[in-house]
Amino acid sequence: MDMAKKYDHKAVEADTYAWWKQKGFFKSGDDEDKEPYTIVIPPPNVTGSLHLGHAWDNALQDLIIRKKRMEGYDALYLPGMDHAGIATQSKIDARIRERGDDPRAMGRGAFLEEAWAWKDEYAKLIRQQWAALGLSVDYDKERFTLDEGLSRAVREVFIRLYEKGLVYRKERIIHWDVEARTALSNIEVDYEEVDGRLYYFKYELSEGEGHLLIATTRPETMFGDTALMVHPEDEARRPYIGKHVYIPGTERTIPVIADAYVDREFGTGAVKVTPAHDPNDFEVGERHGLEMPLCMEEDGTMNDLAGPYAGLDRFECRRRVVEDLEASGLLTKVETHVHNVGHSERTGVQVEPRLSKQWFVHMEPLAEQALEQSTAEFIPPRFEKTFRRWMEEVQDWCISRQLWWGHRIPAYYGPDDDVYVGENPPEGYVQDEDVLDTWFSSALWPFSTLGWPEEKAEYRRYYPTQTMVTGYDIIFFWVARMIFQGLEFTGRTPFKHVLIHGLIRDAEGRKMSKSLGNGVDPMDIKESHGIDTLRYFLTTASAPGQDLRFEMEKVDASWNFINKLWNISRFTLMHVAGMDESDTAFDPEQLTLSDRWILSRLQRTIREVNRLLDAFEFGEVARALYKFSWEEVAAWYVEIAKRPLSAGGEDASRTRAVLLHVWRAVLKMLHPFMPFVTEEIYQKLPLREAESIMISPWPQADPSFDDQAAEDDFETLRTLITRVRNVRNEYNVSNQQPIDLHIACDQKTEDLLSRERPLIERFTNPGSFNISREVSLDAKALSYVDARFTLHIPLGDVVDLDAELKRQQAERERLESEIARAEKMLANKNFVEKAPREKVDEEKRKLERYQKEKQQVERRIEELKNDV
RNA sequence: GGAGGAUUAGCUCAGUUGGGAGAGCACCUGCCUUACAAGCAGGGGGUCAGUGGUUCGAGCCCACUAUCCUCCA
Repeated sequence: MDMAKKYDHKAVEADTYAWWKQKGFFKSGDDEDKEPYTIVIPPPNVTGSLHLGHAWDNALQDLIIRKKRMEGYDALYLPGMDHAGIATQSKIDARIRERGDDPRAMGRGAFLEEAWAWKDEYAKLIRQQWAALGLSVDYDKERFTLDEGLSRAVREVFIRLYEKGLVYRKERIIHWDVEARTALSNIEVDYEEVDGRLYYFKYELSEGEGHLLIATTRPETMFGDTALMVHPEDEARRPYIGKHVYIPGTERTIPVIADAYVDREFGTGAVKVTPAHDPNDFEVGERHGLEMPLCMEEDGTMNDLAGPYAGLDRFECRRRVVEDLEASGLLTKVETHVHNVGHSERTGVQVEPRLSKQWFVHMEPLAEQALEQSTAEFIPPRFEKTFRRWMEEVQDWCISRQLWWGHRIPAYYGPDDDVYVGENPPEGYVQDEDVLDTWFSSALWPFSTLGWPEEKAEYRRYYPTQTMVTGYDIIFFWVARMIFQGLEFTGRTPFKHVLIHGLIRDAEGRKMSKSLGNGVDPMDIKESHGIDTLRYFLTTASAPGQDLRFEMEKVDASWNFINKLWNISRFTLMHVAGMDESDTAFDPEQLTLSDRWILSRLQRTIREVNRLLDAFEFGEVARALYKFSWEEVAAWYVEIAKRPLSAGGEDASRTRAVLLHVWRAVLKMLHPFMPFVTEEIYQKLPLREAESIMISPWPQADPSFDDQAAEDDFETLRTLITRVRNVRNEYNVSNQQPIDLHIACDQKTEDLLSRERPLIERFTNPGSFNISREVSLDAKALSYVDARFTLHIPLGDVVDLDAELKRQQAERERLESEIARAEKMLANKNFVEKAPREKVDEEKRKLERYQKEKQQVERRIEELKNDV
């Protein structure tokens, strides 16, 4: 068997993916009779390469879909990408600027040509990465958010919402990104605490003496002021109401108005009103019919209203204004002031509240419907609350973006302010220049990718999808929006389950980010440890919904496990190679205790794995498989099997059949976690039931192999052997040196031990091996009491009798406290009456066992005392 | 201010219907044993943040407290 001594991920991963793909194993729809199971990929942005977060997300999806495929579902893992409006456009802008051109000057058409070239480039890169990750995606169904079909879905949704009055266009204060020069929605703004300043300065009356003192964090906006306001119940300032003041440093005057909105506790009690640059001031402006002039350009520089400051950046203007106010004596005070300032999620710049005419989705009826009708089941369930709370408090969604890269809004403007929304604009109407928020199209992803609004066979078969896998950070952005759009346009919740995972963090627990430079490239891990190692680590190192800390030690541990699997496989293959049909049908009557034990344990493992996989408890699945593979198959069954395998004949034939049966099932269960290495090994197995492990049948528990007696008996052997090993280690008795074993037990256990004597001897190397009902021997022996036997090992002078006596006394104490505990429980009427019967019986059995063990220990203590 | 998460072995984390606390890594001892020394055998190590409550029984359910983190306003 040509298997390397160590797991070599590069060799293992070399050609397999191309072969799977070429064979068509990733394709859905091979059999109409199968039940469909759909997962749509959360489409990565075409802005760059995939990071560890993608790898995690995708590994989970691929794990689920591979298992479902093996279980016999018509599995569709639908791939695709997102155009990512702002993010992509700003990257393309940067590239254009780098070569010295002005992206805005080149015109929309030329820019879009550039953008599509960019998209093709990154799509290619992303597909390479999907392949590197081993994703079993159906490439025939790959979609892009700007594809014609998906674009049609976007237009359809916009038009229908408009016709229902759920999309409207209005002037409002929106969040303006001065760098990207576009509007943003509320949730694209991150609030950060900023150490700002609170500036106090005077607005002087235009007639007569006097002034009002105000406090603001943003003095540069004063050029957009159209009023000062005071509280109507503010006695001290009442005389000012109705008078006019100068905007400092200008000849312009504004009225002093009264409005209860003023917070009398904050600042000075007088407030400047800038309706075009503050949402609250905007409302005041509407109430009082104020003018709403903008004092800034779209790029955040001051406009003509700012007079001498025109053309300056807003922050530079602030600095100069403050300087000049101070020089003119109007500035009275500057305080430090910590406050929350919105920053663009994309460009990071401080967001400018700005009056602007934009398109909005009227959310209330859609949210209400989503809250009433959503059947999405979140895992873990607590995220349902996150979704509901956001939906309950949702505000109207600003969906227009001042970009070129995206879905152009199907609204057309004609003469006399006429607006046409639809597919066939009247002659001469001009289309809105803006595009829609990227999330507007992402929200349709689970059905637009399947052909909606046409409801053809594909849509009918694969929609609604089964499972959406994504991070908790985009429940608002994406999951919630898919749910309400899905319900509105398809009448269905777009997925049954929403599996939520956390964020990936670095070893110190910090979020991975470009600015910190602490990101890890999944391709680097592929290079150093292999993609299976990375996938196993990502899918098993955290519980659902919890964050995942990236630690190299854990990656190493994953590699070690795969290396272990590799070597168990290597051993297995050394012996099963060349098996044929005649070897496979092992006769249940001929099975040894060890065979029956490992087969019974396998059934339990299969059941547990299936139960946990259905519950999306992948970490627990891995623990079950890890334990079974390493601690049971490798540590015991393989060691035991070496004898019969080398003996040849019937023994070898039976053993290798059991080994192949067990190990093949384990490989299959591990396949979704580590597809490459399991395929590599599967291909070397004799008697494969399928061309590839990825389409082989998923293991099912076979009750005829359940064997509690075998498990109990084997446990007795294992305890006995471990005891002897323990003595050898504690007393430095090498394996080569024989050691005498005297065992006291009942007839039934004697039968077991006699039958399994060859096995016991092999692992314990006894000098003498005696079994009897009672053992009495000289005191220079060590004794171990177990449920089914008492083991005595005479070691002569090596034994420290005092220490042994102490050890036995401690053991007696332990048993006494156990007995007391069990007796107390059984004496408790409530327990006996209320607890499930099996629990009561279990306690009775335990009590009996402890009492028996205590007797033996006491007997031993007497012997020791007599001798000391 | 509202919501949620975390607090379990030295470190990182599991622990799913409440029924005698687990893993990986690290640590100690002994081994190159013919699948694997990134391995094998054996071992040490925890008042499950604190306080109260519910229960026959609480790491798990409830209340409060403390510390840290995230989201929303």
